[in-house]
Amino acid sequence: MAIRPVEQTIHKAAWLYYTHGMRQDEVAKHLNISRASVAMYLRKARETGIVTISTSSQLFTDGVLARELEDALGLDGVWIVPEDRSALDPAAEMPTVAATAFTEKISRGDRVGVAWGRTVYHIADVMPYVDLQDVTVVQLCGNLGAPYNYRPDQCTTEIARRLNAEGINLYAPLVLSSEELAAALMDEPVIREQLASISSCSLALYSVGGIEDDSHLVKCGALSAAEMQALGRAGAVGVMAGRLIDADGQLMDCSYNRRVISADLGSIRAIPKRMMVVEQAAKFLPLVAAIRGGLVSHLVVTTSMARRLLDHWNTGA
Amino acid sequence: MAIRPVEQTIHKAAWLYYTHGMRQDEVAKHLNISRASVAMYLRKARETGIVTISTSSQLFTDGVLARELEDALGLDGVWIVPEDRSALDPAAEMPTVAATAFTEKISRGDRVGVAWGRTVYHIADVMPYVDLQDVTVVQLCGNLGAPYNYRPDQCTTEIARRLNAEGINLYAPLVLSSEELAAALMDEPVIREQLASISSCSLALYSVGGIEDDSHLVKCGALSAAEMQALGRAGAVGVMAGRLIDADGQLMDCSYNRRVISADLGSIRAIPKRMMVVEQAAKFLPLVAAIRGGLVSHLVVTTSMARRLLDHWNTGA
DNA sequence: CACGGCAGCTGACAAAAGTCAACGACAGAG
DNA sequence: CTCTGTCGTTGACTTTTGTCAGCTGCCGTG
Repeated sequence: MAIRPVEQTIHKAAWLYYTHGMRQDEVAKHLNISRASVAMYLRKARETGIVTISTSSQLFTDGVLARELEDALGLDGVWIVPEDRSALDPAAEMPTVAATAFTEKISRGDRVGVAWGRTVYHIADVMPYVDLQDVTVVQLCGNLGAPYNYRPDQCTTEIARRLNAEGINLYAPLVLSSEELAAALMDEPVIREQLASISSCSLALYSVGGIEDDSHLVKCGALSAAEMQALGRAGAVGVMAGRLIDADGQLMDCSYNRRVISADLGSIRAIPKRMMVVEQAAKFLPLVAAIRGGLVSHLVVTTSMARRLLDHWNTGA
Repeated sequence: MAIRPVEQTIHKAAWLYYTHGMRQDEVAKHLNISRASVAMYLRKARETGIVTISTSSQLFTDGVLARELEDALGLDGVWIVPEDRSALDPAAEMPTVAATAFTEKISRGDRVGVAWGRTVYHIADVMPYVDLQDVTVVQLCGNLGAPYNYRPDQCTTEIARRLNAEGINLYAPLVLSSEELAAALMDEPVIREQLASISSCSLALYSVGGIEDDSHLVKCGALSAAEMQALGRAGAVGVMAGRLIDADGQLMDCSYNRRVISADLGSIRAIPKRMMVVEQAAKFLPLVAAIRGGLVSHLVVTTSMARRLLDHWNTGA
């Protein structure tokens, strides 16, 4: 591997400093370089995952509310991000919590699926640099056009980079203009194989989309506002990995869904750990649908969302 | 869980400092405590595994020699600790490398087996504090009497403590004075179950013992020097988890071995990752035997030992 | 062979973190 | 009610770390 002498020195510096607990000047003396270089190498070591510093996300799974939500909704893990305290901006906090929680759940050799959206991109952005070995990051849904700087392939690529993993992108548009073309493309071996491989993921990360006029699908032109409204009247309540789902979290039977290139919901349900991250309060109904539909096993939400979900389950269902 | 307000504060401080990258004085302001307290909390967080700082052990698996040894002996992982460079005391280095490598191999939910010896105790002593969840550490062999401060149960307990894991000790002597008593004890449900559970470990850590007059078994009186010499003439070359093995790494057929309470070699071979750590050059022959006998999948040795092994395999076998 | 550009290293200074003696709150004993 | 010991906290000081402008030496180019 790294016959690079510099890499070697970075490793040595990191080893002496972090594992042996030497001071930087001692490390410098050992390696016959200046202390300033040691400081620089150590920064590089942290940035490249040679050294990993991780904080337990227990803080957010600790409360009574989290436990109640797990029990009530039958989830395997719940992280609750407080909004009340003057502490920190919750908008900035949630992606960090999600990134930490997600990273904790990954083991070496895992294949992880990543969907797309503002939320997922924010998570990618604060994902810690770690050096997991043999991890593969696969893209769960096709790509969207230009207007966004958080396209599906970028989420995948960035997360793969941070985890020192292989990133596998899905080179296809998310939505095509005809069902025939979509079907034909889905039949292409490259695409077919990649989509088939999704059910062998051990972990997936996604958010859920709404069907309002400002939803991604409308904003990027995949559907017009009018079409979306019509679909809403027909029962659509949210978007999962680019596909419309109804109130029970089942795939809508509509032309749009047949024009989408993306993981099918069955494959997603087959993934053992399905981590859903929801930032906005407005996504309540889509979230409820996704949970009903078995698309969520691990959940990251705000305190208020957690309360709403709990109320809903205790009264409604 | 931790309703302890102090623990909570430690978590928060660690989160803000390590995950958000705040300075200590900023953290202090946020939590309304002094910066000195923050510094103290952070130390505690590191010591208890709330934050984990780990350095990749790649440095030691990188060389050509390590790769050659893997190929030649059919091992799954080799770490080589250099002695030559004026760098560091290799005696102090090897346990650190082993501890790091071992920790990297553990995943949550794993059951790990730990044997005993000076080497294993040194490893326990520098094992990093990490907060793996649902890990169980089981003792692979019975206990020895007083003269040692690195008894099997202490190795197990210490490693369990560092990993925040459950430690399961084997409450039985390593060697009994009659075969009958040993057989009866092995038949006790508690003992039998624990020994049976060993083959479900996913990971084991041990060293190999020699049969010289200064070996543990002789020094603690389990065997007299004369008996050991006789067994050596009969073909014994080393000690694995308290049992004598021959040059092929097979269990010796002798009374002593029938008086030992310990994991049997079959169970050990069934463990997917068997990490062997050898510090002393004198353990060459026992090590060769253990490798031959399929008792090693991951190996931590010095450069010179690695060379000797490679020579031996290229010429001899 | 001289020259510009570039990458990487260093020295010196500024910022941040570690340490510790002393202080204060609190509990239990007299 | 006061005294005393303990524990956790703090401000002030020291040590360690981060940073950055400038230096050095190397390589490709004219």
